[in-house]
Amino acid sequence: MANDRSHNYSIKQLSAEFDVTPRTLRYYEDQGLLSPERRGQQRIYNAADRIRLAWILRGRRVGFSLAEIGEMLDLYDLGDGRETQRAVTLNRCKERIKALEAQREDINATLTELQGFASLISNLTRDHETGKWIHAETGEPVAHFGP
Amino acid sequence: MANDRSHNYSIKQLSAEFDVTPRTLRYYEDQGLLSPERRGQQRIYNAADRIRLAWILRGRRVGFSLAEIGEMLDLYDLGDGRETQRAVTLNRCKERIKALEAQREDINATLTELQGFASLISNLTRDHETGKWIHAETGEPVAHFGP
DNA sequence: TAGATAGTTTACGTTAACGTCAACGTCAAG
DNA sequence: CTTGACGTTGACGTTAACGTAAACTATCTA
Repeated sequence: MANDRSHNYSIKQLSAEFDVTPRTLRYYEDQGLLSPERRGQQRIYNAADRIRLAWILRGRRVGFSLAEIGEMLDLYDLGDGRETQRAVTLNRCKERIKALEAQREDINATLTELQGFASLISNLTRDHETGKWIHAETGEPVAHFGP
Repeated sequence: MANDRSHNYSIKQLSAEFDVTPRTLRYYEDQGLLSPERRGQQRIYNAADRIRLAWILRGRRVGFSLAEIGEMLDLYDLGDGRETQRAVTLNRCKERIKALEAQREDINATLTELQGFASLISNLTRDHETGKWIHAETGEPVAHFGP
């Protein structure tokens, strides 16, 4: 076949692109999350490895452990694709979706509070006479803010 | 004052309610995230402590470190509330908001992929003749799915 | 008075996700 | 040939967030 190397990367290229260390890529390989080919000793990553890595890092950013990420990647490998295995995969998948949706709700709640707090303190000023905090527009006093 | 203890909790009560161990609560206190009163030796948590704990745990669920959570809680303690300090607080607050919004986007992206994958495999079946995976409705073959 | 129960401090153990360092291989350039 | 640049495999170190066990205290109950 003509394009034997449609797009390949060295470990340093890939680690630089995603701003992780080579050590991290080797570690992920150790954990079975990546399995680049070898040219002699050296690891040679292809486009699929690159996409997997992006997946891994995004999973990491949303708080999954490497083990969980590994599981999720495995979901995609139905392999021979037996029926029972497919059902298990689907359930696992739905669990993950539930967890992510719950987490998104947590994020929304936290955002709401932070945004409320931010707008509060940006509308805050000192009363000239009493020295206490008041709302800049309404002039209302702010007793005690906090969670 | 009459209601000296509007609502208080022992360490075991609080830990049971939030499904964490007493050890965890002591650890959070060690890190300065909680500071319940003492009756003699024993810790006695009030309603405010309870709310702080809920905050802490939610922060933990969305992936913040305890140090970051501590910072965020400190944001609420403007204390004497000097002007410069208030500006710093506001900036930190906005940074956190940015980070959370980015994380929410990561979650949305992951959800989209997982949901697409889930619907794919739930619409999947075997072709009677070829034995290959095909779409149950359209009958179209599925070459290779994965990230 | 003696457990039983609930709490305390102190201190060492554990796991995940790498960082860091040492010792070595390999290959093109000077 | 040797000097880098780039890579490799161990192997040990590190940090965060608790777990766990030991030894002790205080209070309530039988």
